[in-house]
Amino acid sequence: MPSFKGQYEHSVDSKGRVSFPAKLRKSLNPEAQERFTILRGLEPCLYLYPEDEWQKVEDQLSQINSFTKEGRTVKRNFLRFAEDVSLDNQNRIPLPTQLADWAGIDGKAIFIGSGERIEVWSPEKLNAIDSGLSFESYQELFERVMGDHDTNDET
Amino acid sequence: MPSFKGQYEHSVDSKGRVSFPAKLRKSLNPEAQERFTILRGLEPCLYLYPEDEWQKVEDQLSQINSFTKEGRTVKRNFLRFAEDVSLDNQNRIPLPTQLADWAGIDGKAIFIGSGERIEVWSPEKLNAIDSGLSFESYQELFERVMGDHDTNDET
DNA sequence: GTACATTGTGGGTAGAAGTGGGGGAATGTG
DNA sequence: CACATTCCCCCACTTCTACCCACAATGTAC
Repeated sequence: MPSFKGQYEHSVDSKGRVSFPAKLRKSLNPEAQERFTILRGLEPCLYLYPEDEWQKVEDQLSQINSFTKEGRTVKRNFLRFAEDVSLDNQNRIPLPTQLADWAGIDGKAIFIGSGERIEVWSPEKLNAIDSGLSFESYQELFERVMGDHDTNDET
Repeated sequence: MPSFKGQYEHSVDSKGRVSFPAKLRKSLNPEAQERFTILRGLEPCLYLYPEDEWQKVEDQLSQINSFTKEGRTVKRNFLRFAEDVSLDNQNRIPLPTQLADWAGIDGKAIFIGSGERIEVWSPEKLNAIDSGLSFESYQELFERVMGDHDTNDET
């Protein structure tokens, strides 16, 4: 299981391509070395899954019953804004136009390694979300979320 | 198992033909490379099944008991509005007039990859259904449906 | 520091993809 | 049988994409 970490800013060229950060590339599972699925994230950023990790998401999706309305809605809206992309010979990722527009990515893109996936942000959107969270409230949030997973039982 | 994803808008020409999106074509099972079944969807859109996936639908249909009224009604109305179509040499799909009319498709068509099938929407109908689902209720729905299948991690 | 490899960036170009239309074969109708 | 209609093949054109080469900046080895 790859574990992506770190933050890297790169230029998006006029053709919508971005260099894939070398350090993240070193964390890739060799079997999926060049294939990704990119899609809208739950925040205003894009998620980038290497193929092996994406497969796990698809396995879950494939169990949804398409003959129920709810199943169809979920499947449609999840897959709708997803595309497969590959690195080119210079290790660049093409950002699909629609997705880049939606995420406000233009000129610069920031890659954030986030465990099994990578997030891609526009600098502006990232700033906005950063400044919406003070360090103090982040500390509080961190303690609460991480606290859930140890034996601490204070509520 | 193909897995269609992504959303692509194309023009419908005066003869009722639409280019089949190249990225979806790459997800086709080669053995069914050019044959599809197209039919009325359960939402106001058309469903497009490559031949191999359609076979699975037929298998399900064949298990319906024709000696019940409900069974007959389902079968009749499901197959009634289904047609076989193939890509032409320029990778275009002919949209049968009656089906296109029913789905309100005219001028522009939006393809949405949705796992084992492809949905074809008119831009207007798609907008309408989009605005009927808030992001919050979608998140709730998503968590509920995806959560149902979360228990089986062992293989 | 110098030599060399890797990484990040930009751009040219051939081929693919998307779009539109002409014309002949097949089909249907009076 | 004449005629209209539809379907499918071919051709033409524009736009986009993938692949190629180039080069500057950075990092690494010695």
